[in-house]
Amino acid sequence: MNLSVSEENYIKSIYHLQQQSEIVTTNLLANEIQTRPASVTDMLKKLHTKKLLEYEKYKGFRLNATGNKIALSIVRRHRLWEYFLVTKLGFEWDKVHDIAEELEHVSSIELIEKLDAFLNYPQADPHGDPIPDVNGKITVIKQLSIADVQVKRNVIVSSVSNQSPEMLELLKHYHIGIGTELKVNMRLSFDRSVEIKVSKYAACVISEQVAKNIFVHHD
Amino acid sequence: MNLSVSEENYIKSIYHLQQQSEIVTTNLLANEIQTRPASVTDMLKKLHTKKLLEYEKYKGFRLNATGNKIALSIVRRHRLWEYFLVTKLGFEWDKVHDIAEELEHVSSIELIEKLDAFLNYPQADPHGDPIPDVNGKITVIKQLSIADVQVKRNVIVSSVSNQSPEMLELLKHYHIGIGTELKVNMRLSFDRSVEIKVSKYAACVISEQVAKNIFVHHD
DNA sequence: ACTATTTTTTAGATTTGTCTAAATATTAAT
DNA sequence: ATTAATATTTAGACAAATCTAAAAAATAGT
Repeated sequence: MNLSVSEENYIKSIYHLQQQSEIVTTNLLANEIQTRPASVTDMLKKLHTKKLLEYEKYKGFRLNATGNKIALSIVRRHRLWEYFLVTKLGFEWDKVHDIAEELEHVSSIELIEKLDAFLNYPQADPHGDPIPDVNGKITVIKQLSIADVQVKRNVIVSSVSNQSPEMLELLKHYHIGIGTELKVNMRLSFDRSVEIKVSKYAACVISEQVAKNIFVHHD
Repeated sequence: MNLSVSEENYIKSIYHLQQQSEIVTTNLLANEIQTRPASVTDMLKKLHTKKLLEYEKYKGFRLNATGNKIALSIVRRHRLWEYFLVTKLGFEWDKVHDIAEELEHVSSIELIEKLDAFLNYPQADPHGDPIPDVNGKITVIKQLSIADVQVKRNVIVSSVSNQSPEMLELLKHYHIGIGTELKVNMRLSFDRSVEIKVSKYAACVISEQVAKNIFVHHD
């Protein structure tokens, strides 16, 4: 199936909206994609003709099996590129979305498989979202957050699930990024805040709320 | 300047044709880009309006300074991506052109600068073509071919300037690829053919014609 | 120098993806 | 159960990039 960039963007957006509500509406999608409802209707007809979604006029729509598989392959490409941009090129993980948005439409299947191998088959992107495998299967790995990690164990930051500027500022301040090695010195039982030690820097304390957003893995 | 993929492709093709003949003609470009002369004329008007080329009806055309700079930035992107695909993802260097053709249109400047740094500022792509720097400057590095290299010195293959299937077959047969380490055992003065030793394989002899197409650098 | 051939351009149509404005269907409110 | 409000679709227009067929300009052959 040969899809245009536009078609791929619609499919991806429908997929994302479906994660929240089983059925998607024209206005919701128009808002998501920053376009007019009339344009959405046009594209829906096209995707319906291509048999990528179930669609009845005025009654909403949803991806069928084929559409879903395509959506997953786009999500896969997007997340692999995000992972590449952060871990290999050194981008901040709040800056990679737009670039990955372009890269995800490069169509070579071989490219993505080789990229996946080069990155050593990562399971989640820098935001902690799982990366579907070649067959579109998503392994929902139970992510280990700093809030759960054993004290005195060395861990490596693998992703951060909160993209707010405030969170980013905090992480910058404590020198925490993807790939950063750190140790939990102690956990205070009163509020479950944790004291962590980031490489050579002085130990610092982060709240449970923050700890829950930082995912790590053992080295 | 915000250019469409199509506009970028025209500019790149005009640039390439200009390397061979100072002035480019409509039919030449139509052939290069696999389109109709009428389409070329349409695009020429557009690029002329955008002040990227000198163009007089029926008299041919050529990129002006602005157009040239843009062309060089596209060439830069293309060659950096080719280098990435071969050296990092392990593609054969005869397979990367089409993929780089897509990647080169991803527009982030920061992406290319970070990619360049990640690749350690390569000077030539896997075909031996020089990579323009950020300012569009091309450093024509005098490439060292196997035909020129001193005997008994270890060298590493950096690029191959002949992309024919025959050449590729030959190189595969002798286990030569980008990054391969080899040594010139001897050079026969009769026909300047050279005996080379590729890592653990038995020594083999290649003609001067072949040797001239394989560029190397000292380790 | 004149005609024939080739090259280039114009005119007008087509496709893709978008838009506005109007029409139609659905849902909510009394 | 009507009417009002909202959501969705249709109809028709538009821009970008392409095309075909025909016209115009340049070049080549004798």
